Amino acid sequence: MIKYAEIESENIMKIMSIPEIKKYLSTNGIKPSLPRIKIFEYLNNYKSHPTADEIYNALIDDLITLSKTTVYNTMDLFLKHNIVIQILIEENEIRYDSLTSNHGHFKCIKCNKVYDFKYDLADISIKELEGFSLIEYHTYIKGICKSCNEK
Amino acid sequence: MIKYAEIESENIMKIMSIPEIKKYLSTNGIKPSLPRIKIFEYLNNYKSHPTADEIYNALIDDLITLSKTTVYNTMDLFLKHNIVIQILIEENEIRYDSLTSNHGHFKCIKCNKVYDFKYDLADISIKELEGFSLIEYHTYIKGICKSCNEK
DNA sequence: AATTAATTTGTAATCATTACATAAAAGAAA
DNA sequence: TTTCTTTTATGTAATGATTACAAATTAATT
Ligand SMILES: [Mn+2]
Ligand SMILES: [Mn+2]
Ligand SMILES: [Zn+2]
Ligand SMILES: [Zn+2]
Repeated sequence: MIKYAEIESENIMKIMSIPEIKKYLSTNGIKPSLPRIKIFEYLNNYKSHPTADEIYNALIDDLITLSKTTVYNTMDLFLKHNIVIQILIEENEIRYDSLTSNHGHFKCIKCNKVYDFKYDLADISIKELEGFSLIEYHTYIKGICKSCNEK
Repeated sequence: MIKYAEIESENIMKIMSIPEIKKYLSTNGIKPSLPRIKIFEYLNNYKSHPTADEIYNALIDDLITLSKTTVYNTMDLFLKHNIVIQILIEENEIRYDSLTSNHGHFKCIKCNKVYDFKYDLADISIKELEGFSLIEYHTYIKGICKSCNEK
């Protein structure tokens, strides 16, 4: 029987207001500049697991001086401070996620949407890996989502 | 309790001789040219989950006219005929595996070796994915392997 | 051998990411 | 405020893995 990791109610799953984001960045040692706030807001509140390019295109109309380098720099900074994780599902595309607790991803090959699901490999003991130290866990599935199936 | 997928004894886990590889390629609709045989041999018999570049460098001394394009073309052909799968663990590096049945991967951050372990997500029912059609399953872990831990 | 098809190769193009130098903004000292 | 210093953001160029494409080689067929 698998014990699903509970996603704590106070974590960054939930949508955050600008003041909450400012506080969250500060708490994690990141000075909350405008681009950083907007990038984190997009990442956390839309939960679309975007690529750097998608983040850039989503924000450029609002932050008209934003550069793609800033998006990459910011994501590297967020990664260093462990407030985002990278998601690799397709070759040549790095996606980002502000939900850092262990969970699985499902990518629909029809609509390309990436869904979260509760799942934590850490709860499973794999006998072949005895003596190994496990640091990072990743699980992803490709298929067709419910919504696309119903069409 | 997790039911591990059994890796069948007759499958491509085991090291194959050149005649066996020829037969295996033919059976799967691939004409067994010399580069194709050597590439498959390297992939299957070393089981190191190599990148295209690693395959090229491993074989160039033997197949002195080999081009990197041929490695890529061959991997695409193998993928199309489902005798290899792609493994994504690090950004910007596609690894290949001739073991196509579901299993997990462990990458050691010290020695960079990629280990296989028996694990099949298909055996696990995830309630959040009811109504979804699941096609491909991937599981990987990063950490420190037993051998590096013992040093 | 001549013709045709399949395979392999080398070179150039692509494109996401990174490197790097400069510019702008923010913060501290005076 | 002004000056000095540090941090943040930007633009351009470089990188490097993968792909596109056309030519060359090899294999198969007539
Ligand atoms: Mn997620
Ligand atoms: Mn494997
Ligand atoms: Zn869908
Ligand atoms: Zn190791």
